[in-house]
Amino acid sequence: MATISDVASLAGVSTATVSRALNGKSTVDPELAARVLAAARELGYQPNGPARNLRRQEAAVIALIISDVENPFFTAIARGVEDVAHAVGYSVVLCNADENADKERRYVDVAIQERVAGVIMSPTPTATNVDLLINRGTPLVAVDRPLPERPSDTVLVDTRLAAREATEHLMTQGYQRIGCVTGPSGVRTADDRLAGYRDALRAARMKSSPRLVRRTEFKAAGANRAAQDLLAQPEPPDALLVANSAMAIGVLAALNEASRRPGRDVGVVAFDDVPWAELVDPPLTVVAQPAYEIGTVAAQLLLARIADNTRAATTTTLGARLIERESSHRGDLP
Amino acid sequence: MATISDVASLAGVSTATVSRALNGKSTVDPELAARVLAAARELGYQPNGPARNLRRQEAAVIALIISDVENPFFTAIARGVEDVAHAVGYSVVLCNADENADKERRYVDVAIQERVAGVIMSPTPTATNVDLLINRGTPLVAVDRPLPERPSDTVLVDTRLAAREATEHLMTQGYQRIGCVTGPSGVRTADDRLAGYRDALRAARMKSSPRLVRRTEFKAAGANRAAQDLLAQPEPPDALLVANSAMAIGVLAALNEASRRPGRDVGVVAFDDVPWAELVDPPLTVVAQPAYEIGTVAAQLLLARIADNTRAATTTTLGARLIERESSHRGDLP
DNA sequence: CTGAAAGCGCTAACAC
DNA sequence: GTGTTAGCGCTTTCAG
Repeated sequence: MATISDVASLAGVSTATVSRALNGKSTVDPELAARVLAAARELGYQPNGPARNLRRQEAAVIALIISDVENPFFTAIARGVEDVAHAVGYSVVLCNADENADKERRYVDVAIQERVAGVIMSPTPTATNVDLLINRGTPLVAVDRPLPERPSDTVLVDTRLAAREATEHLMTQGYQRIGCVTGPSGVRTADDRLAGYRDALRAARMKSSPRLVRRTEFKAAGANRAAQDLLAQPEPPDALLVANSAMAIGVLAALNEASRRPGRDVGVVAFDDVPWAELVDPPLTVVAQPAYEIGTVAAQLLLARIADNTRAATTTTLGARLIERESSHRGDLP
Repeated sequence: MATISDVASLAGVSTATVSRALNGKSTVDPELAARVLAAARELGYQPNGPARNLRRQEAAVIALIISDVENPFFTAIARGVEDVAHAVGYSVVLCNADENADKERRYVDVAIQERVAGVIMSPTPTATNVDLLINRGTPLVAVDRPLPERPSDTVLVDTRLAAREATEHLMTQGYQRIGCVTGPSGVRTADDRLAGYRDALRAARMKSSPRLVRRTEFKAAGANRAAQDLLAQPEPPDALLVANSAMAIGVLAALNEASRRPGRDVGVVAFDDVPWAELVDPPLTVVAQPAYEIGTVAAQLLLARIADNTRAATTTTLGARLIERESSHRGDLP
């Protein structure tokens, strides 16, 4: 593997000049620069990242720590981050914390150790370890959920309002006993969606019963059990607000098994628009979150903070959009 | 940020001892080791990754370059790789090449520059740049598709056989004019699925017509147009083999729009089992690929090669499994 | 505008 | 079993 000194001797200049020429930093005689470039090409020179990062005390890398690689919501965020970061020469490494505090901690450690330029993360409720990041002064932006107890740049969706609107939509459609299947207590989005649901019931002076609410991890299996449980009650819900797309799969499966048709028998609205929402029967009403935009905004915020870490922390809240399809329409009554 | 010498002075030992104690390398007096650990904890010491990697000439990081983060097939591979790699202390960075040769090249450069311990990738048809990797001797394993023209450890699925079996299944169900919607020419999986489809037709002495085959990128939009096009023909297909799950979405949407019911009107089998396959109406027959296992096997192969780069290149071929659901059953004829 | 040289933090000979 | 020290490859003063 060729080093900068190999290039220097081939080009007949010093290593300092090679470095300057390759980085386009201070001005270098065009003729020398051309010689350097030619020599570098000839040797197939590839800069040594660790050496550069050691010297610079920082890598041109952004770590993106997300809660679940298999959730399209987070992969869409990833694309947004990548597009913005690549445009200005940063690489993005995607780390899958898997809603698991240990893995999260591990990746935060890696980010610190590799001296990445900044971190974007959707924190677990405990967000262990981020203090290390903060103390070190590593630029950090939280997405989807705020960092517990610590100020930071944050990009959120007004998910409480969106949940309220979705619930009100179900009321408008004539559903009377609306239930809610949401994520674990402590996860802000799960809590907010439940709060929005309750806001709507309260505003309509409908009774809010704990028997209509289930909390489980943000996965299909948990939501499936929750929905079965809900439907097996003496007074089952006639509509359900579901907190993400993986859960929607579990809920719709439970409805199928119980021979309850979405819309006609049980109204369903789920968070996150997914490509298959229009294909299920009946098509699924969803709350579409601007995931890609969350990513682009977060990346811009991070880049701004990398440039100037004294900025005050900001919180950006984006709106969500209800997309009505058949699963929340009762259809013609007999 | 505390360094190893800070820890050394606090513990009253040399930096070498700190390094040894922290890495558990050669034996260190237990009492000294304890002092070192205590000092490190007290100072909140975090090793400097770039310095370590520079010295070691290698980072304990595996780069995983996949073709599409939004494709569940690839994210499942990622989980397999992660689980194996983490168990032995490697971190995995996920890079999304997006079926794009430029991005792929960029990530390969990053992998080389950062001196990662190894690379796992699903190469684009050109796989530009991997020669750099190979010349440098960086351990490399290809997944899903072989590296064009270069030997390497490879983990594949016998997708040609799977395509043949899926097609034969459609024949058994009584479909007569079976079509195929597959990916771009040059992408091995796309070519193989088409070849398997043709194998089946040939074995059954059925005519294979180019009018029944469409090639497009592995996305919903392209497949949607392809399916519309296919259905608009004078003699449209009465069954379709579809090469991945994103394409299946496009195809099913086209069928809906044309009011053709999967199964009854047009038999459908798609590659990749996805969580929503059972929810669409009728449930989708799929070819389930062992994606997670591809990841675990690839990671094991890579680790073996990191340990011993003189091993001969191997190719592991895993089987796929047809999961029959209603979309490939004609149902009761009138 | 260019070169010499220091040094980023760590590990691994090598010497004791 | 422990310490001393060279040096990984690069960028960046500092002189000239």
